[in-house]
Amino acid sequence: MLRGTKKVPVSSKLPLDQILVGDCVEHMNALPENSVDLIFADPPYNLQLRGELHRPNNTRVDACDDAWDQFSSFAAYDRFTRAWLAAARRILKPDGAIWVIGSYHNVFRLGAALQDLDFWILNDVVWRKTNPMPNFRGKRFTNAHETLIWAGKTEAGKYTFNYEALKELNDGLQMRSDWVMPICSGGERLKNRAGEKAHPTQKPEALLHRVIVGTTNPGDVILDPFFGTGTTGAAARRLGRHFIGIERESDYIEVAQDRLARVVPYEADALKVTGSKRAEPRIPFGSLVERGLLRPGEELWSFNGRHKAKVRADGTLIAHDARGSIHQVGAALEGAPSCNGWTYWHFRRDGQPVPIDMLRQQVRSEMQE
Amino acid sequence: MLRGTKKVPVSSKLPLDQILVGDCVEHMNALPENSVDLIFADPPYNLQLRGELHRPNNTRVDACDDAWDQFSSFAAYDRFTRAWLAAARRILKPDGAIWVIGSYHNVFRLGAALQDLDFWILNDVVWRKTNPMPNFRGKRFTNAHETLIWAGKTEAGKYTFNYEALKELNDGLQMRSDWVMPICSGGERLKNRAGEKAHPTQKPEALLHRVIVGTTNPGDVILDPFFGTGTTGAAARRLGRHFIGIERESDYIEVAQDRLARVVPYEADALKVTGSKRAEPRIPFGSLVERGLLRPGEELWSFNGRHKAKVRADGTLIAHDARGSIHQVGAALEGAPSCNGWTYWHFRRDGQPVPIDMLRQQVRSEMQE
DNA sequence: TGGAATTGTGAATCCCGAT
DNA sequence: CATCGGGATTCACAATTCC
Repeated sequence: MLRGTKKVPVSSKLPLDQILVGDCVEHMNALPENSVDLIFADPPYNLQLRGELHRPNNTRVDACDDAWDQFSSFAAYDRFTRAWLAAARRILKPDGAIWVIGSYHNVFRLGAALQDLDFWILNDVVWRKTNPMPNFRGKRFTNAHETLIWAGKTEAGKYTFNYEALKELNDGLQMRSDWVMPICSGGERLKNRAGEKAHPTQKPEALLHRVIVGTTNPGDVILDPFFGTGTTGAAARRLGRHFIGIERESDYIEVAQDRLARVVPYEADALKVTGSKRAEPRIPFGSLVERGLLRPGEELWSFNGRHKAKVRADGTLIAHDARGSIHQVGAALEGAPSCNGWTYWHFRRDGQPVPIDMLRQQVRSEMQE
Repeated sequence: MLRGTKKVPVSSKLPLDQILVGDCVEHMNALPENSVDLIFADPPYNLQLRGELHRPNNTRVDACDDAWDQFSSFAAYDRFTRAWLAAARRILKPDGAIWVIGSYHNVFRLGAALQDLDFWILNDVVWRKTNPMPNFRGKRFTNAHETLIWAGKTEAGKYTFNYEALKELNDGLQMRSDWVMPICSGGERLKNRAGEKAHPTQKPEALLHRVIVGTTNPGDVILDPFFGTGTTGAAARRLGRHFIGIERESDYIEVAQDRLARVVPYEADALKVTGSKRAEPRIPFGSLVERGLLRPGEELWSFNGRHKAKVRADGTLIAHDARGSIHQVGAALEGAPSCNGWTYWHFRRDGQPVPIDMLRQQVRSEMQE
């Protein structure tokens, strides 16, 4: 950069597309604040609730009768949770967001901690497993789902949400908060050299695909503080996003490195996703009049045929008892708080009503040429 | 009882099949400890709604903005929650259990409080709504589920779980932790004299039916500290269980009294049968991409080999001069009004064209397992 | 009277850029 | 920071009205 006033992109200070070895809180504290677009975290589900049921002398602790012990283990989990969540929040960009995943053992601690740390929950999402492990003893319901929480850094944050892309992924219906997906098995399930599963809770890449397509843009930086065998990194790399992984266990890192080396990113033009109408260039209604697509004095009709208005030379409308923009007049005539005049108003062509939005499309396509 | 040593059943001291008017903590504190078999609680969700919300057709959403759902802070909500949960726990029998229901606004507070008070979580259960209210502004996922938590009074408690009955309810398959049910509407939705909904958040009786059949026995006592319009009482009475309802609002109590008076308990042979099996599950094309069965950037060919298109990451196709869903692009390329993309498009496997419908069949068979 | 079309509605933390 | 105003945004049912 020649000009000293030009800002260096914060991502240039980040260890992109790497796995950092060690404690996630320490590593996150060493990263610059407000630098990461998304965090995906699959933290340990259950620290020691079962494992600590024995005292050092091997006598068994009746945990449910021992309120202090019970409390202390949840308290320890809460301390751990709040430490890494606070570190994660610092490095998130103001418009960033976080996903966490858990089961009933830990997800209530996670959610409460998120709220207490001023994250703003956007949705909880249920991963409904098509092929869960049955309950062998017949003592409870089949534990057939896990819960994800999606939260913005703050209430005011303008989080990324690719609504139209997600709608396409769901065959034209808006995506719901329950996602049906199989667990990670078969060829996708990574094995170690001994042929055993390399990680006890490997997540399916399909889950990360939906998270990443839905809530990030190409080129974004996604950090996973509990990287494991690298599902987040693999999906990010495939989808043209950057990742930062943090992991303590060298066995997992080894498997993840192998995996990432084999990932082939999708081609760039396949990553373009159905866009939002808000992103399209704004066309003032008046420009239709200027271009002669509508004539001052011409009559427009509401979509339901109940109201009409006349076009004026300055691109406003005048009706029986209302005047103003296409939106304002539509809203006034319908007694509605607002109105999209582009779809509300129709003109006549060959006797047929045509929405004026058709003319806007025409202008937009002319602009692209 | 002739013999003085014979214990008087504790339920004889209980105000069975009645609605207690007033604060639930005070009423629960006045009941004998270890006396109730099950508690079902649908507490305020603390929705924290801001302004008004309108549907795209400009009608206003009738929000749950009642005073009883307003809390000044999470800390205030937690104090409220822990107070009623502690009172509830005292009156539960040692082998008793509790169900609570909530949304992401409050359910993490509920779950954490249950754990902190030494309840023992048995399952979280997701109510997947078949007909939720959509997200009108396209800014989040459709909030299509609510969460129930089922917990024993203690870890050691021998809670009631009618495994076989639930299995029968589920067509011979073990009951899962996700329950698919419609919201309460139509004739079941109670109205007040003005014809408005009598309660903003009335729960479907089907939900309570499953809870009660699955986790109580006939003759058990079920207490609901937030009785509302009495769904718990109605389902309990129908199923031959006792209820105790607690409610503050006289409007709700009046409706609930009417309702309960009309409930006719089931006879054994009058139990309703679950509905017929649904049609084959819909598989969005996008889920094939998410699952890695098709790769973004991969080329598809029309069945006649005349056209090709590329898969994008959001499950849309892009061809030379068309983009959109598999059906839309097929129709555009053929100049046809419509097109079944599942049979139109083929991918290459071992040099041979294979219809993408083959992949859909594969996903369907995985879902049935 | 029957089918089609229209209207109503549900626990909702629901916009965003320019000035 | 607040205000203004353009204009983007919905799925499954049930109930009602229309033809």
